[in-house]
Amino acid sequence: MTSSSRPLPTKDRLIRSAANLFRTRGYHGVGLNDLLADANAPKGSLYHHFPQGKSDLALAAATWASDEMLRLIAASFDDAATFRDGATTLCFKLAKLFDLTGQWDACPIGSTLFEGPDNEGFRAHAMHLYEGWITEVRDHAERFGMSETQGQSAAEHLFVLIQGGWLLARARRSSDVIRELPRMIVD
Amino acid sequence: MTSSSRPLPTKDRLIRSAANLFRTRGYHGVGLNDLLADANAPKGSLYHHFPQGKSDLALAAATWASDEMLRLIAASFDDAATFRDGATTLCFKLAKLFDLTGQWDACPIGSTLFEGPDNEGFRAHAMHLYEGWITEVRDHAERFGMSETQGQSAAEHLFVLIQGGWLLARARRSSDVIRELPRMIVD
DNA sequence: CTAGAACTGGACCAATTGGTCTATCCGTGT
DNA sequence: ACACGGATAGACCAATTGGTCCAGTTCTAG
Repeated sequence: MTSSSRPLPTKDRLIRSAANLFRTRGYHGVGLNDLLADANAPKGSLYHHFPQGKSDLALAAATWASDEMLRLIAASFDDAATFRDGATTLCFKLAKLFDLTGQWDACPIGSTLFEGPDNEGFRAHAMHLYEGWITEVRDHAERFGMSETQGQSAAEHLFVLIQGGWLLARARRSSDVIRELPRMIVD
Repeated sequence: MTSSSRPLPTKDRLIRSAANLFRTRGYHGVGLNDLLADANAPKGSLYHHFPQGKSDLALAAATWASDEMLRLIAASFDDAATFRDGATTLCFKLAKLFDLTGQWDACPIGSTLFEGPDNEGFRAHAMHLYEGWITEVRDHAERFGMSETQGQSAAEHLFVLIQGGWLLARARRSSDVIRELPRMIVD
């Protein structure tokens, strides 16, 4: 269901399905059976490509989802005139994404990595990915003339707003909050 | 382990254990066996007090946790001089709580209710509880002279900051972000 | 003292969980 | 033609899942 085009190699289909399913139902909420059915792959393939099984796949899925987010950030800030413009564009893009995904999904990283059995390893990876987002935004901020500390704090602020806003949007099943986020940014 | 004092009635012990365990490991991450062991209660009691079983208990646990948050909000704003003061106190109280709980827990409502089998019912309940927090904060905001719309937006802003900040704090295992939250509030 | 409710205890259950293992397949290099 | 590694297919497994059921126990009211 979730997989888009046929010719995708099995490994990628697994990652995509995992990312999608974990995002909506959480790590423990998805059984291997659902997962494999969605990816249209047999169990053997899973353990061939991901020797550690589910946890291994979860890491890969989270990383993949994170990369998508990095691209979204880049696309928003690349041709923005100011930091605020970039942030606003990002929020609107996210709001659109929210509406597309059926308004139910969580942050792909949080829902995938903040549960698993190996809590500490998962948490560390989650932090790594999150810091990646923040660094990406901070780099753009510096490009707009902010100091490193200014940029860092602006980036963290945007991160906090987006995560919190997304949660509220999810509870309300409405992307409106996300679109209101830019108003909350101080200059 | 989690349960504090012995003389608590079984039903309450179940609720507390559920709230604590769901908060750290998510709804699907907690098995009935862990839960009952932690609450030191047999299965019969669970299904006596909560005929719908796990899902029923989850709703009760989330509500209980939400009430605690409402008390925390009240305690922060009740004897504050300004809205900003109240918000700052709340953030600091939460930061302290974060450090106490082992720095690993999630928002009790989110982790409990954004997974379950009956997605829609859980989501609706989560929204209800969240709106309760926001309303509580808004009431205090109005007490400080804000208009209803001003208050509502200030309350939502605070909600977003706290949720997002908590998540980042969790990833980093450090409550620092939460303490920095008040700086992000515009007047 | 007793009847009946509220509650506890835990044996039991079908279904599902994540995971292992081996047989087979397929593509490529020789 | 052959061999060989990567990949796929799915039967199989012990452990656990949420849930049912009922025999007991404890509490309370008359």
